[in-house]
This record gives sequence, structure tokens and C-alpha cells, in this order.
Amino acid sequence: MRLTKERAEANRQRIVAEAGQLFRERGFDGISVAELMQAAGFTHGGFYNHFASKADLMADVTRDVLAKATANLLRLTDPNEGRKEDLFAVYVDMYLAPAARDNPGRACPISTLSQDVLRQEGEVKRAFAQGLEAYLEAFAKALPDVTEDRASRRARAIAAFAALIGGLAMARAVASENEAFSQEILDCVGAAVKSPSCRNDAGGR
Amino acid sequence: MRLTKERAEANRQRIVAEAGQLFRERGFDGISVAELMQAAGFTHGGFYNHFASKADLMADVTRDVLAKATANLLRLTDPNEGRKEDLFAVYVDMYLAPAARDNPGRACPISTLSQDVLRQEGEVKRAFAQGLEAYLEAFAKALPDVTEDRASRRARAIAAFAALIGGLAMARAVASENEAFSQEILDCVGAAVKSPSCRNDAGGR
DNA sequence: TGTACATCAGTGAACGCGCGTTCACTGATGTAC
DNA sequence: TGTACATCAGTGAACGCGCGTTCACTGATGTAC
Repeated sequence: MRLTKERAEANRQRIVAEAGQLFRERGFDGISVAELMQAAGFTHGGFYNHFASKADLMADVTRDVLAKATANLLRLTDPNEGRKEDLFAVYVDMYLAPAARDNPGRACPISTLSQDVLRQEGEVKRAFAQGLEAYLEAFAKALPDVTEDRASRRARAIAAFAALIGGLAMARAVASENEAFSQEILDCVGAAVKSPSCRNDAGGR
Repeated sequence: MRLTKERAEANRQRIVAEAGQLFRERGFDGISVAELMQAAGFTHGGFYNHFASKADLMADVTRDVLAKATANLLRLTDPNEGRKEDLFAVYVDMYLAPAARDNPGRACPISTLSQDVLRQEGEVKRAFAQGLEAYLEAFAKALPDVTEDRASRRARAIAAFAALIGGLAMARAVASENEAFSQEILDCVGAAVKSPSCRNDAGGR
């Protein structure tokens, strides 16, 4: 039952999309090839018609999911769409929303995959490092303007984003045990990242 | 070959200590009971004389390793030992040092275990949530003083610590692919967390 | 354009392997008398 | 204090299970003529 090229390629993308969500939810090692293929609507044997190995899929997914996160960030903070300050605040609020905390499969892949990537090698790490570079560049562009040079804007971006992924990680880790504590973390980090003082020169030289 | 109670307890603690390091390096799922016991100098069968299950050990290790991190933080930032500002800066520098990045087994357990804990339940999550609460309380105490109320000091602590674990996670993820980028992340986050403006009112109301 | 054949996406059984856990066994330690 | 017996930390083989990967097979699609 050979399929048309178009159909086969669509099926491949379906596997990548499903894996993009499931890898974020359960980690690279938390979901098997068989479960993954079943979630995409196939039996497991056909996996190797599309990918050389599970690690090959991980690299593809990492590329795909980070590129989409960057595109999403650029779209939501396009300076033609409103005041930079407002757009940035809305992005941060969305990033740290309870919905994002409770649905890692649809939220920022950097907060989840940064740990999974540690124990991988080669192409997966490369895809992550390059994807993170691109994302941070977009994040620096999205920051509200202050009088500063390019280097210190980048430094601000890195420090602010570190707080976002660290805050999300902590909020997720304690959410089921202590919902109030989890919400407090989200609030504190959100306020700090949006506050003028953090935006101003935290991270500057 | 029954052992004395003291010897048996010492062996148990040895397993917990070894696991504390290995779980941080490879994650809860990244090391098997057999490897763990071998690293501690035993064969795997005896594991269940000390622990009801691997999850039982995870909970023990989480408690142990977070308590030690908190004790270590309190010791290094004891206000009798110097100016709070200096002690805090030294702690941050140590936290983000390349040595800490490259040896997660001996570095902060919160940055590594916050992800592993997500996919666990019950006692492991409880141990982490309680350990994190205690650690953040100590972290708030360690922050240099500014004129502020207790709530905003806690908010500062949470936001600053979020940046530390997020920065460490990113720096680790890209270290092998882009050493300069990794170092840049550590530098930017360190500067931001130590800077007066971040210490001042980022995260305040 | 029609036809014959090679290609290949998908199926589902099977592979070797490592996992967490259990088990029978050993023999020094702890304890009841 | 001495003795007989129960206890239990450690050993290493074995368990069932799920993993990533391979394989023979099917049959519609793609292609060479």
C-alpha cells in the first residue's frame, strides 16, 4: 500500500508534530517509538521509513519546535502591532500563564527540552544550541527599548529569559503539591521580568 | 553475612550519597538500580533491603540533597562571616561557575531535579516542593538588604533564583556545542542577579 | 498512452537487551533464655 | 555470661516487561520502455 509522496510527507510531519508535543510533555525518554507512532495514528514498524533512529527524530523535532517558538515570538511582538512595552508584557504573561505551566506540550520548548538535550549528543545538541541562539536574538528584539548598546540589550534578554524558563520549571515542579506557591513563583518572575528596573540595566555592564 | 546496624546504616547512606550525585548527572531514569548499587560498591540484589522501590530512593535522595543545598547556602552566606553583599556575590559566582556547569552531580540539585520531579509523583514531588520552599527562604535571607518589606524580599529571591537555575540550564545545554555562548549566558545571568537594580526592586510590587 | 516492473509506506511479528523487582541462599549479628 | 536460634545485609541468578530496532510481507504508486 505505497502512498503518494505528498501523503507520505504529510504523515512524516504528523509524526514530528505529535512528537513535538509528547517529547515536551514526557521527555525524550518518556515516550516510546511505539506510543509515538500510535499517537500519530500508525503502527510502530513504519517509523524507520521516515527516520534513521529515534535520535534522528529528536533532532528533527528540536529544530522544528524551536523554530516555531521563535516564529511565534516574532509574530506576537511585531512592533507594527502595538507599543513594544505592551506586546512584551502580553508575551510574558502568556509565557507564564497557568495554562502554559499545565500544558508543557503546547508551551515553550526551551524550558522543557533544555534538560532532555543535556543527555543527548551530536545533532540534537546542535539543533538546540542553534535554535536557542535564534530565539534569544528574537527575544532581544522584543524587549522594550531603553537607551543602550546592542551588547547590553542582548545581556538583558539572556538574563530575563533565564528567569522565565527557571520560573516556569519551578512552578511546574511544585504545582501539584502547592498550587499557591506555584502561582506565587509565576507572579514574582513575571513582575520581575516586566519591571522597569529589570528591563533597564539588570545584566548591563 | 549480616552486618552491624551501624555498618548497614552507613551502607544505606552511601547508596543515597552516590544516587544524589548520579541522579543529578543522568536524571532519575538515566541510571539503573544495578549501576547505582555498583557505583556504591554493592551488587544490585541488596537494594531492596534498604529501599522499598527505586521511587522510594528518589524521594530520600531529593530530601537529602535539597537539605544539603540549603544548609550549604546558609553556611556560605552566614552574615557573621562578612558583608552580605560580598557573600551573596561569591555564592552567585560559585553557583554559575563553569565548574558547577560542568559537574551537575556536585552542583545545585534544584536546577537538575526540577525537571525529573515533573514526571514523578507522591513523595518525590512532596520532598521537592518542601525542599524548594526551605531553600528559597534561605535564599531570601542571603539577599543583600534593601529597605523593603518581607514580601518583596521573598519576591526578589524567587525571581533572582529563577534566573540562576534557568541560566545554568541553558549554559549546560549549549556548553558542548558553543562554549563561548555558554559562558556568555553564565556571565549575563550572574551580572543581572548581582546588579543593584535586580537586587533593588525587580520583582517588587 | 499503455504496460511491466521496481519502489517504498505501512503492517505486525520478532529480535536482543536492559530495566525494576523477586527469590533462594549465606553467614555474621542480634536476641531470648 | 553462654548458648541456641531468629534475623537480616549482601549475593547473584532469574522473573516478566517494555524498549529500540529489524524483518518479511502487502499492494498502491512511480517509472522505464
